[in-house]
Amino acid sequence: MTVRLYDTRSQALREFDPVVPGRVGIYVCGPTVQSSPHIGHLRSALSYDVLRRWLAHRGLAVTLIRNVTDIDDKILDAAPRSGSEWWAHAYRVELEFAAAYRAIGVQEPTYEPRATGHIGGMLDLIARLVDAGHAYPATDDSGDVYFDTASWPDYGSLTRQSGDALVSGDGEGRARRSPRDFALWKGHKSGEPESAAWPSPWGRGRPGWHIECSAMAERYLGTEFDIHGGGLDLRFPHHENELAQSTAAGSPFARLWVHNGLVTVGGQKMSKSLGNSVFAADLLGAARPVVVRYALAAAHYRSDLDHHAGALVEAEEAVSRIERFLVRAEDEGATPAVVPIPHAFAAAMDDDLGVPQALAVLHETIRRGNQALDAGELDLAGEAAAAVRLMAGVLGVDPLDPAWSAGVREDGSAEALNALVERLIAERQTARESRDWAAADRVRDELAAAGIVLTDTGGGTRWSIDGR
RNA sequence: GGUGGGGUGGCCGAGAGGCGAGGCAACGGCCUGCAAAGCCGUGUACGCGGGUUCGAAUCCCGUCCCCACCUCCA
Repeated sequence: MTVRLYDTRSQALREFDPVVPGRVGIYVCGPTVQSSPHIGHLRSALSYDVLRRWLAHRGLAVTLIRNVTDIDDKILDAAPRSGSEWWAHAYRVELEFAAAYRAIGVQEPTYEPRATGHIGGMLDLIARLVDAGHAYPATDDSGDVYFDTASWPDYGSLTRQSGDALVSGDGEGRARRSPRDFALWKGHKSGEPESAAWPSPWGRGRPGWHIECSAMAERYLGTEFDIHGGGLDLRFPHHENELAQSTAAGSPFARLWVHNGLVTVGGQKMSKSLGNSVFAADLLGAARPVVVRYALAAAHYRSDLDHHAGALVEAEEAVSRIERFLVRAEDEGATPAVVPIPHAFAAAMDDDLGVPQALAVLHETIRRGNQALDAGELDLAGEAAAAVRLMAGVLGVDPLDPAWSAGVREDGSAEALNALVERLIAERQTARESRDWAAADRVRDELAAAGIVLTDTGGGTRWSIDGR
């Protein structure tokens, strides 16, 4: 049983074949911490979270490296506007990302290296490239160092774009041999903070955009590793350049390139100029975290995902259905069981993470479980419930996972509310027994007005807060 | 223009030659005091025009439209 993944470079489904048997090294491009996390960042992180969970489920020892790029033009630009030093700005944004990731159940990466902590590794890599004749210092006194694309025939192999179209915006107007060449190192410019410059053989300066990922991937995963991931928008120039500089420096680099699809909002590209960005905080303010996760993880990771009014409502309904079944199974005494994950689910996940089909299996299992409960077949129901928890757990969308309530302060209000509602339920029951339907319905209506829904079941009346 | 990816029922979203994934919504039924939940059932869906085939959403030809990247972006 092997996992197949779509590899961007070969444009084909490839069987996952680890460099080291039983282990998998994954490098994912994390954020450039310049501004608050948005829906696209969450979707991306979620894609690789599901990937690593599945590979781990398959028994592989996963090393997941997700970097933080904390030195960059954009950060230097943004920091003054927030009245902060660039490093303070970057760190504050990094904390926002961490909080958002944690909220939706993205597991911590094995390590989360920062670019600023790896300047030495970058300089080593640049030196290797210069020595090998694949990089050169600028001919002017800028202190820049460029990658020499003309010296590397494979340049462009990841995205197969014609040579003429490959123009890097980096180092515009400064001394480079070709507009395709990109900056590995940027000489310090007057006006830039002194704290944003590091010494180098080519003068004081800071790293170019792509070099940090090459350096950090090699440091933590070695010169050849299994999977490199990132957003579709990073294919060019970022990943193309990463691939070129690493391979030109003599590293085989990533075996598989995986790219997640982008998120549109109401069918439109999300952009600052359109002002239609949906931030993590917006989503988490609109729905409970497990619902946000479901909404962003339910589509296949490679497809475009359109976020629209109602998306969270639909996700809430789907999550509630899972939750209602699990709660019902427990309430009605379904026999606890230990079951393997359903074959159809595993087959779907093995096939390039077919989450949509996997969710179909999950929902079918719920239906069979409900059928079993209807028929009083508690063994079957218990097996279904166990399978559902297993599947939902792998996808990280088990509504009953204690992780979703971790951090929620327990102040006794839940018990207090429960006592009050149970009293009203008892009152209603008395009315029902004396066939006073008007009085019984009044209780139900009053609770409904407060957002509390009553459900009569074989085993008594349950209550829940609307939508939970 | 170059490079990729798409157009599927009211909505979301899979599939990729042959019993109409799954979710949401809708309608009918069972259950219920009534509901809710649950279960059962109901949809002549595959951009358009041709073609191949016993059979096409799936293959071929043509055609229209959309999106992303090519400049910073998950």
